[in-house]
Amino acid sequence: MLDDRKLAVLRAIVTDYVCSREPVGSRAIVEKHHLDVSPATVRNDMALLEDEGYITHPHTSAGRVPTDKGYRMFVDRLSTIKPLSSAEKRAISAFLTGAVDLDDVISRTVRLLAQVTSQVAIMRYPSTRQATIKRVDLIRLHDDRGLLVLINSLGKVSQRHIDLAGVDDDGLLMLRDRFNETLNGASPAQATDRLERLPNEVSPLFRGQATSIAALLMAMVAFAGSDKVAVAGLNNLVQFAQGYDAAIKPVLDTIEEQVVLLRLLGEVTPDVSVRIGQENQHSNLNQASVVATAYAVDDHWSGLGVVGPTRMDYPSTIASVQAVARYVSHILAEG
Amino acid sequence: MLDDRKLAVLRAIVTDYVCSREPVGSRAIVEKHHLDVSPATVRNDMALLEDEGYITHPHTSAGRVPTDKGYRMFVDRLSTIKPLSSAEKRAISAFLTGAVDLDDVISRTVRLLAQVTSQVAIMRYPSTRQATIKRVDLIRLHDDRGLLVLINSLGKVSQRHIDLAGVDDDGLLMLRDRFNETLNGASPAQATDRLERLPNEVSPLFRGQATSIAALLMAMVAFAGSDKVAVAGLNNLVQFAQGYDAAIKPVLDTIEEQVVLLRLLGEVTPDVSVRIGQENQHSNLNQASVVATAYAVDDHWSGLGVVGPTRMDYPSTIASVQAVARYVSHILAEG
DNA sequence: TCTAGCACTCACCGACCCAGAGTGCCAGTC
DNA sequence: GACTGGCACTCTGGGTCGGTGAGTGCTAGA
Repeated sequence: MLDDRKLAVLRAIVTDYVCSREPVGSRAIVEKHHLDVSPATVRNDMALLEDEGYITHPHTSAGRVPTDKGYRMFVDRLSTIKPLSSAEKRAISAFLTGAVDLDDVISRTVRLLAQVTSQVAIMRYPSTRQATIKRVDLIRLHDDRGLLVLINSLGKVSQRHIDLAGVDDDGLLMLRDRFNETLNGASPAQATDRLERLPNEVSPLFRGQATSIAALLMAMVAFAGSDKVAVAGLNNLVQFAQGYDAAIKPVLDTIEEQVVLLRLLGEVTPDVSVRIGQENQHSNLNQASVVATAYAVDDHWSGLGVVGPTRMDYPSTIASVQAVARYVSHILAEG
Repeated sequence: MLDDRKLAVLRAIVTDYVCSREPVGSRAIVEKHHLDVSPATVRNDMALLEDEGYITHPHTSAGRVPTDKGYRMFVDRLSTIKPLSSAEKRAISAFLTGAVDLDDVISRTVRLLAQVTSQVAIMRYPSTRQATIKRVDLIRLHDDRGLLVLINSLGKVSQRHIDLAGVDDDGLLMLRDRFNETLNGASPAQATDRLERLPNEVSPLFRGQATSIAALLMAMVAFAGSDKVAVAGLNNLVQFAQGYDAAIKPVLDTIEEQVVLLRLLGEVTPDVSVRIGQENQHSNLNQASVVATAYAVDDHWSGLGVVGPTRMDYPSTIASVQAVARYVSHILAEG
C-alpha cells in the first residue's frame, strides 16, 4: 500500500517540516530530495498519504504537515539514529565526570541534556528502594532541636528535623548506636520490620523518643526518594511556542506540577521511548512529544528524557537521550 | 510642582493600568476615581506628568501608561501596603509548618510565594558561613567507593563521593573520629585552619587519605551552600508575556542561568526592595520588576522574592513577600 | 485655575483586491 | 498502469482604503 516512494515522500515531508517549520509543498520535495518524478506524481502520493492519515494540510492551498501518525511512522520505520560526533561524546563525558555527589550528577546531567538537545530536559531522581541503610545519625543542633540523618548505600542522604526535649547527650549517643546496630545493612523492608520492634527493646526511659524516631525513619525509608524531578532548559520552551504562546502554558503547568512527569518517567524502559502528541495520556502534553529512557543506578532503573514540540528532530534527540543515559549510568556505576 | 491632584491622577493611572492592562484615558479616570474635575483638567495634569517623565503614551490617540519612574513614585509615595487577610496568614503558616527539613522548608516557601503572588518566586538557600560544624561522617558505600558527609549547625547536610582505596574499616573509623574531634563546633575559618594542620598529625599510613579528605572538607566548608536558588511558579510567566512572547525569553534565560538571581538575592536587606524595569542592572530584566527581601536564618540573612512584569500589583506583592519572609524566618528559628 | 468645545491624530477594523503558492483533476504519453 | 504537463481552483498573506472611535492638545471663556 505504501511503496518506497511514498515513504520517501513522507520522510521528506517530516525532515523538511522539522527544519523549516513551514508546510512543505510537492515541488520543494522533488527539488530538494532528488526524487526523479514530477511534482504531480508527488501530489498523488501525498493525497494517498493524507487519506491514510499520515499527513494533513492546514488549508487547501498550503503544503503538507505531518500528523502524529506521520511522525510515528517516521520514528518507527523511516529514521536512523544519528550517532553523536566524537566531540559531543567527549563533551558529555568531561562534563559529567566533574560531578562531586549524586545531586551534582543529576543537576549536571539534566543541564547537559537540555543543552545538547535544545529542549526541556527532565530527570527523575534514582529510586532508593533497592538501597540498603548505611548509617543513621542523630545530632543535636541547638538546645532541643535535633537532626536525624539517614544515609543509604546509593550515597543518598536524607534528613528530618526532630525534637530532642528530655534527651541528654548520653541518651542521644545510646539511641544513635542502637538504631545503627539495628539498621546497618538493612533493606527497606527489613528496616521497617526491625523499626517496629525496636522501641519495645530500649529502656522505658527513652521509649517515647525511640518511638518517634522509629516512625520518622520508617517514613524516610518508605519515601523512595524518587518522587522528585530535576528540570532544565526551560528557556528552550520559547522556540517551542514559536509566536503562539498558548501552546507553552499547558507544558509549563505540567512541569510545575511534577506529578505527571513522575508518572511519565516511571514508565520508561532501557529502550528509548517516544510519545508523540496525542499518544501522551495527559492532555497538557497533546501538543508535545516526550523522548525518554531509563538510566541505571546499581541494579535499578530511573527515567530521564526531554519534552519538546512534536515537530522535533527525532533522530538527533533520540541519539542524545540515549547517549546521556548511558554516560550517566556509567558515571553512577563507577562513582 | 506635583500637587495632590496630580499625584492622585498618577495613582489612578497606575492602579487602573495594572488591573486592565490597557492605556488609561482622562475620562475613565474622572469617572472611576471621583475626582471632581473635568477630563480636560486631568488632561492638563497628564501632560505635565508626561513632561516630568512619570507617564507616557504609546501613540497620540492612546491613553497613558506609567513609566518606570511613574511606578517608582507610586511605590515610594502613593501606595500603602495591603495587609494580608487572616485566611491568607493562616494558609501560609499551615503550609510552612508541615515542612520536614531545611530543603523542604525552602521548596514549600518558594511554591507558596509563587502561588500567593501569581508570579515567579525565587529563594536563595541560606548561607552556611555562620554555621558551625556538627558532624563529619565517612562511610563505605561499596568496595572502594565512599561518601564523606558534613553536617552543620543549620541542619544542612553536604556530601562528596570519595575514593577509599587502601583504607580498611579500622582506618576508616580512626579517620572519622579524628576529623570529628578536630572539627566539632568549628566555624568555617577555624575549620580551614585546623584542616591544614591535621594531615601532618595522623599516622603516615593514612596521611595520603587524610590529606585528600581534608582538601574535600575545606572545599565543602568554603562553599557556603548559598549559591543555589529555588524557583517556582514559572507557569505564571505566561501571563507576563500576554500574547507577546519575546518578553519572556530574557527572563527565562536569566532564571536558567541562576547567577544573576544569586547576585540579585545577595543584595537584599530586611526591608523589602523593589527594582523596577530599567533599575535592574541586568538588561534581561529591563522589562521586569523584582520585589525581594531577606529572611533570617539564625544570625544570618538570605534573600527571597518574586520576579514579574513591571505592570504588577506592587502593594499586594510587597505585602506577600514581606509576610512570607517573616513566616519562614520564624519557622527556621524554631525548627 | 478650571472647563467646554473643537479640531486633530492615530490605532483598529472590516472590506477589498492581488499575487503567489499549492492543490486536484484530467487528458495525454510512455 | 504509472507518470506527467497543463490548467482551473482555492486559499493565505500582504497591501490599500475609508470609516469609526477613543483620546489628545489647544484655545477661548467662565
